Amino acid sequence: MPKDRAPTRIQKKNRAAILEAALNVFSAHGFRGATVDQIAAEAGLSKPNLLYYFPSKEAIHTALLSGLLDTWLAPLHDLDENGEPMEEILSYIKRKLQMSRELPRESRLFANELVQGAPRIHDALSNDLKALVDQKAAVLTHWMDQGKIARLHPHHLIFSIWALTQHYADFDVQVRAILGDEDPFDGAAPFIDTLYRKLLAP
Amino acid sequence: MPKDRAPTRIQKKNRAAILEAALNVFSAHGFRGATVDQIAAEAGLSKPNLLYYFPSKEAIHTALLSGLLDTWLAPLHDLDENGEPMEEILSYIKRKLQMSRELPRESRLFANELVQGAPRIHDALSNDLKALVDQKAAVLTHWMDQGKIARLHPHHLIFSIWALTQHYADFDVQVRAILGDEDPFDGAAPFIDTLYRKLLAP
DNA sequence: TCTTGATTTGACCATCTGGTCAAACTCACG
DNA sequence: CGTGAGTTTGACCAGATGGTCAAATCAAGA
Repeated sequence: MPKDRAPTRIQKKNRAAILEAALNVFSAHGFRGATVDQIAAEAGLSKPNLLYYFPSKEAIHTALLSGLLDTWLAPLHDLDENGEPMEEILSYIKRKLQMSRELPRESRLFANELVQGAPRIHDALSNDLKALVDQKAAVLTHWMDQGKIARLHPHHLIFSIWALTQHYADFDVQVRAILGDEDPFDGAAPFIDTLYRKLLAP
Repeated sequence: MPKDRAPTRIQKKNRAAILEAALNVFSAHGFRGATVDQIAAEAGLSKPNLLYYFPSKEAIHTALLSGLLDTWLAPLHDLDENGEPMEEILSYIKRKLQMSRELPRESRLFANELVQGAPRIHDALSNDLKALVDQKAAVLTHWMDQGKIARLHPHHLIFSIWALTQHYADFDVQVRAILGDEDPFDGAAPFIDTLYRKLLAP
């Protein structure tokens, strides 16, 4: 690996290519199911060349996950306690569903990790994620106290949004096998919108 | 492998032990992440001994999945078109949530397979599962036509039930990391019940 | 252009993994 | 008990896999 100076043009290009390839492979096969050869091939590099940029398979995985965590949580982060409650929540849901549509690989990357017990990101869950969710749950509770939205368990409300939106990315094959030609998201968007309008109406 | 006569006592015991061990290992690591050695060790057998009962790793996986598919779909199967609509749906949901609580390994087994594109059960999805879901969707539509429940996209209604209930099994670590000591299902049951009462009210 | 650090690679290695096989052992039943 | 079918295993194999290394190649600034 090169010195810790500013990355060169080639370093930038190859690191990006590796992470892009790794996203494809890890999201499709999980950590153990992915092979370094496969990632290298997809990135257009030889295996030793790839290992020149990242010291190990695990390092690629870690870099990928931590690099994407912010993106993944951005919509929740943006939930604004000073906004109009109903509007804030519905727009959060909309953004989450959009992410499932546009970034399904990212969704499946996390799904793979979580369903297998999150051995490599357990800390991030109980620290960063928990803190963020607790904070936003407090905002929701505040809105409930004000009578702006129906009173519900705030954490489960957040879980339900995750479940309903990510389902379409994570279990895409199943959804498509059942819907046939129909675009899953065409039906999902109005369905989920209706659901939360009814659920949250005070 | 033995003749195709009636299975002996030992065969029954060992096949059961293998499938039980395989459920543990496959649900925790996915197909590629699981190793035959690991399954054999967990079943208390040597690897060659295990391969005496099943010809390959894939055969174990297939036997496991097809053996569990019926169990997994039983609650939906039981949805009775002659029953009281609201009651039928809410009790389907209750059973599904109960399955997430009591059979989380089974849920994660399917989740692992689905999130990785269901390479080994794709046929079952587009045939058996699609047929069952289409049939039950027709029942739901009938109830909507009768004005017994709110009009919604029936397939997405079913997806939402799967998403909300299986989330607690599949992403158990995440849910627990956020909730801390609180039992996920204690909050989930009333939350989901409330959600569907509001959603389905005609 | 020349030099030096950055980049790339072929050859290689140890370990893991799914699977095989012949020999040994065990069990049930006549 | 004896015997043949059913069961178990140690030793083994080929291919895959993560990772290493020295040598070769390349690129950019002096």
